[in-house]
Amino acid sequence: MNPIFDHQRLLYRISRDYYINQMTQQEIAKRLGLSRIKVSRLLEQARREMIVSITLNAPLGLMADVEETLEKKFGLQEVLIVHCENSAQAAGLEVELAPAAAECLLRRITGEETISVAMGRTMVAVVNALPPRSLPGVSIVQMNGGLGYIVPFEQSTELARQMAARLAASHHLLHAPGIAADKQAADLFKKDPLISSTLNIAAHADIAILSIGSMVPQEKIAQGHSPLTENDYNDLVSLHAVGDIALRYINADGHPLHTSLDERIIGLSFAELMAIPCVIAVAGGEEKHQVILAGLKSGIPNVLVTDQNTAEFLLNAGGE
Amino acid sequence: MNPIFDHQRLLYRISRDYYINQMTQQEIAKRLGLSRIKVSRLLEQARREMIVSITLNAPLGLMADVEETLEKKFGLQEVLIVHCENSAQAAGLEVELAPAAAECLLRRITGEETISVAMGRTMVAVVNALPPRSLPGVSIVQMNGGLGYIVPFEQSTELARQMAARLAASHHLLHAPGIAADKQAADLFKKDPLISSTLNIAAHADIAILSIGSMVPQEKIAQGHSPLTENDYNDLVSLHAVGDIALRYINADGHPLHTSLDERIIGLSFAELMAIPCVIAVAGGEEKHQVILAGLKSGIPNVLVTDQNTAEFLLNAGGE
DNA sequence: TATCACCTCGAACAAATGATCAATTTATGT
DNA sequence: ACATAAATTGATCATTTGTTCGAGGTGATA
Repeated sequence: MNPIFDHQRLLYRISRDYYINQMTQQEIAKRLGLSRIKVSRLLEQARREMIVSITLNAPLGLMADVEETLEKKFGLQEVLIVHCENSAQAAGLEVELAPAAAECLLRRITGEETISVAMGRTMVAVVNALPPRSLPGVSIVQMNGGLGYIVPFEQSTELARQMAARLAASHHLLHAPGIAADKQAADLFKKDPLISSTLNIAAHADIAILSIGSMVPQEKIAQGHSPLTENDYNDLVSLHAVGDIALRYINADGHPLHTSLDERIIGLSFAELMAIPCVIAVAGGEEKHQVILAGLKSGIPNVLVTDQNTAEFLLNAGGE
Repeated sequence: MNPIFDHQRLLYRISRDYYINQMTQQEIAKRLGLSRIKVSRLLEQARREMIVSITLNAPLGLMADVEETLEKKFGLQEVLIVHCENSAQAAGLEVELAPAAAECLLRRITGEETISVAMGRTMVAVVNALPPRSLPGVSIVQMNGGLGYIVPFEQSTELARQMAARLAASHHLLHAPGIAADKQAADLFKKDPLISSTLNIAAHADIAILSIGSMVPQEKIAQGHSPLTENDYNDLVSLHAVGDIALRYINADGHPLHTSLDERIIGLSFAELMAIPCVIAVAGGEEKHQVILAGLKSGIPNVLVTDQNTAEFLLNAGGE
C-alpha cells in the first residue's frame, strides 16, 4: 500500500465527512487525530485535485452562461435574459421583460431607498408587473418630465404615481414637460423650486429604472407623432445618434450628444444618470440592438434586462 | 415569466457566484441587492433543491462506503480497509495491513502522547512499516509482558524498543512475562514498582495499538507451542472463547472471560483497555473473522484496520 | 374586517473557516 | 556531514458563515 494512496484515501475520507456528512472541520480533526487547520488544508487540496466536484444544475431555459459573459463584457452587476416568445418585435416584448425587471427591482429594495423612474411603454409594463407591497420608507421619483404629444404629459406623472401606489411608497412628481419648447422655457422650469428639488432627489436616488430607446423613423417626426422637431432629428442624425437613455441621446460609442435638444430636456443629465449606483435598464427587440449596445457602452446601466436575441447580439458585438 | 422561474434563476445565480466564482455571501448580497443572511438562506435552499450537487470522486480501489457502514455499525472512529492480495490466509497478511496501520497511527500522533503497544507478528509488521520520525515528546509503553515460549520473552520488549527508536521517542518497557506461572507469581510481578508504574502509564495512554488473536488449534497447545496450558485451553473452550485482545480472552459477544489464566496475565485489564480513548486494532484473515467481530462487540477498539474479506464478513455479520 | 396562525425578515450573536506569520522540519546539493 | 532552500506545521487573528430571536407582515378563516 503506497503512501500516496493513503493520502488519497484520507482526502476522500475528509471530503466525505465534510461535504456529505456535514461534519465540521473540528469534528473531523478530532476523529482522525489531525489539527483543525490541517483538515482545512486537506479539504482545499481535495477540491484542487477534483476529489470534490461541485456541479450546478441549471433550471431549463436559463442562459446563465450568456448572462455571466455579458456581465463581464460590459462590467454589469447583473444581466437577466428573458426567453421571450416573439422577441423579434418590440411590440409586446416589454410585457415579457417586465416581470423579470419587476422581480429584480423588488429584490433590490430593502425598504429605505429612493428610486428614480423613467417613462414609456416599458416602464408602464414594469409597474403593472409589480406586486403590491407595503414600503412606506421608499420614495419613487420621476426623473423626466412627461412627453404628451398626443395624450397630456401627465401620463408620465401618472406612471410614477401608480408605481408609488403599488409599493405604498411616497412619491416626488415632476409637473413639467420632458422637452421644453426652447432653452429659456427649460431653464424656467428648472428654476421652479419644486421641479428643481425633485430633480435633485432623482439625481441622488439609490436605484433608477429606465429603458433604452431607438431612433424613431423620420416619418413619425414629420407627422408630429414625436416630441422631437425635424431640426432635432436632423441634428441627431448628423451626429450619428443611435437612440436615447432617459431622453439623453447617444452615439454608437455610448457618448452623449450635445444638441439644442439636449438643453431643452427637463430631466436627469447624462452625468447624473451615470452617478446613480444602480441603474436598471429594461430593453429588448431587434430594432434596439444597436442602441442597447451603445447604452451599455455609455456605462450608465448597471443591470440589464433583455431578451435572448438581443443577448446573443450583444455577445457577438464588437468588444466593450 | 412566472415567479418560481425567477426564484430558480436567483438560486442558480447565487449558487454559481458562491460555489464556482468563489464570491463571499456578502459580495453576492451587495451585487444582487439582498441581505447577506438571505443569500445564506437561498444557498441552503439551492442545496436542498439539488441545484447545487456535490459529488466525490473516490480513488480507485477504495471501499469508502463499506468503511463508513462499519464505522456506524460498530461505533468506530475509523475503519481502514486494505485491498490485500491474498487475504484468505493470515500468513503475510499483517505485512499488507501494517502500512495503513502505520499511517493511521502516525497521523494521530501530534508529538506529546503516550502510546501503548501490544506484541505479536502484526505489531512487528507495523513497527517495520513506520517511517523514521523525530518525536521526542512521545512515549512508547509496552502493555503486555513478553510471550517467549520458544524465543525469550524479551522479543516483545525489543519490539517496543524498536518502535521507540523509529520515532525517536522515549519508552517504558515491561520486563516481565506476559503470562506468569500462577496467580502468586503474577501478583509478585505486579507489585514490582517498575512494572506497576509501567502498567499504570500504559493504562493511561492516549493511543493503544494492538491486534486481535484467534484461538490456536489444540495440537499447538499439546505440543507446547503456546503459552497456554491445556487446562487454560479447556477452560476457555468451555466458556466458548473465540480469541483474545491483548491476551484478554472474550466470547462471541465480546464479553471478557474470567478464568485462572486471566489472573496470571501481566498486562492491561479489559477495563483498562476499554478506557483508552483511541485503541487501534489491526487484524484480518479468514480464521480471525469471528474474533474480530467479537472484538468489535467488546467495545475496546476505536479504529479497525483490516482486509476487504474481513470487512465484507463484518458487513454481513449479525448486528452490533 | 378582525383575528390568528404562519412565514419571512434582519439584527445580534456564536461558531466555523480561512489567512498570515514565525518556527521548525524535511529535502537537496555540496 | 553540513549548510541552505523549500515545505510543513500550528498559533493567532480576521473574516465568513450559521443560528437564534423578536418584530413585523401575509394570508386564511370566520
